[in-house]
Amino acid sequence: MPESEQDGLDSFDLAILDILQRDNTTAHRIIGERIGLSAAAVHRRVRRMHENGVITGNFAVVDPGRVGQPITIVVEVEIESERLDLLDAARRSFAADRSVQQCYYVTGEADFVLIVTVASMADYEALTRRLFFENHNVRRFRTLVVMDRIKAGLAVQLPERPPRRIR
Amino acid sequence: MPESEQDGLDSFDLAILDILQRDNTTAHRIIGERIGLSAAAVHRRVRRMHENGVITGNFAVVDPGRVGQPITIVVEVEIESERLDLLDAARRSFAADRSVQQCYYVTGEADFVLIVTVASMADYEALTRRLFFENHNVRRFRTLVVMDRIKAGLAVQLPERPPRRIR
DNA sequence: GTTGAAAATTAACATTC
DNA sequence: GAATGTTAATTTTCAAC
Repeated sequence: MPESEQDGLDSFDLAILDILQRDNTTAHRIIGERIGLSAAAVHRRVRRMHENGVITGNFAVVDPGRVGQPITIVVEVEIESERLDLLDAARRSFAADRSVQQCYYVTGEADFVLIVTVASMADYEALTRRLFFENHNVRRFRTLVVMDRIKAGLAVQLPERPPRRIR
Repeated sequence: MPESEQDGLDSFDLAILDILQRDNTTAHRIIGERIGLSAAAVHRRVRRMHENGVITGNFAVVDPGRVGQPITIVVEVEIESERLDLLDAARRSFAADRSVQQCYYVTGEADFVLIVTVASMADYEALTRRLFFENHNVRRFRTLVVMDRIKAGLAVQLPERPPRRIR
C-alpha cells in the first residue's frame, strides 16, 4: 500500500476542529465566516476529516444525573495474569458492559481504569460482582467515588501550529 | 419559584437521547420515523432537553493521536490539606489546564483523578511541574500511562423505562 | 469559491388527547 | 392545557460547475 494516507491537517482544519469540539451544530456558513473560508470549503474539509478518522464521532452528551445515573465511579483494576487471552477476556467484558462509560488499559500500579455510571450503590455492587468477583483473573480493585465532575468533556487540546505539514 | 422544573422524561425522550448519544447528526425526520413521531415533535423535544440541561452539549470527538496528542495518561492526585480554599485552587488549576481532558474530585485513596492528553512525555513532565510540583498542596501523584483506549465515549446508559414519571 | 438543487431546521396553525 | 401533526418559510447541506 502507498504511504500517502497521512494527517496533513492545516491550520484551517484545526480551526474547524476547535469549533466542532465545542459545538458540532455550528453551521458551516458560520464556521466559514469565523475562519475566513466559504461554507462549501468547510463542508468538504469536515467530510474529509470524518472519512479520515480524525473526527471519530458526533455525539450529544447527556447529563447522567438526569437519566437516573447519578453516581459516577472511577475503578482501578489489577489483574492476576497478563496472559493475552485472559487480558482480552477482561477487556471485552469491561467494554461490553453498559454501565462502563470509559475503559483504559494502563501501565503502572493498575492494569485497567474504568469510569462507570450507576443508578445506586446497590447497582455498583452488582457491577463489581459480575465484572470483578466472577472474573478469577481480577486480583483486586479500588473504588473512587466521584463527588464532583469538575471537567468531563472529551475535547482534545489542539496545537497552535499544525502538528506536521505533509508534502 | 415554583417546584415545577423536574425531569419528566418519557420514553420518547429516552429513545431520542439513545439515538443522539450515538450520532447527533441524525436528522429529526429519521429519528421521528424510528420512534413514531413527526420531525417537528422530535425537534421540540430536543430543544427542550437542551434548555433543561438534560443534553449538556453537542460535540465532535477528535482522535487525539491525529492532532499531535498521542499520549493519554490517567493521574491520581493526593492533596495535603482539604481546606476549602486550597481545594478550590487545585480544582481550578486542573480544570483550566488545556491538557486536562477530564477531572474528577473523588473520595477514597485519592482526591482527584485527571485524564490528560499530551504530545510527548516531556510535555507530561512539564505538566507535572506546573500542576503538581509547583502546587504545595499536592502531596503526591500516581501516573498511569494509557496503552489502549478500549472505550472512550461519554454515552450514558439509559433506563429501559423512564426513571420517574412526573404527573 | 460560487451557484443552484435537495434536504433539513424551524415557526405557525389547526387538532387531538 | 399540553403535545402532536401538517403546512410553509427559512436555512443549511451538498453536489456540480
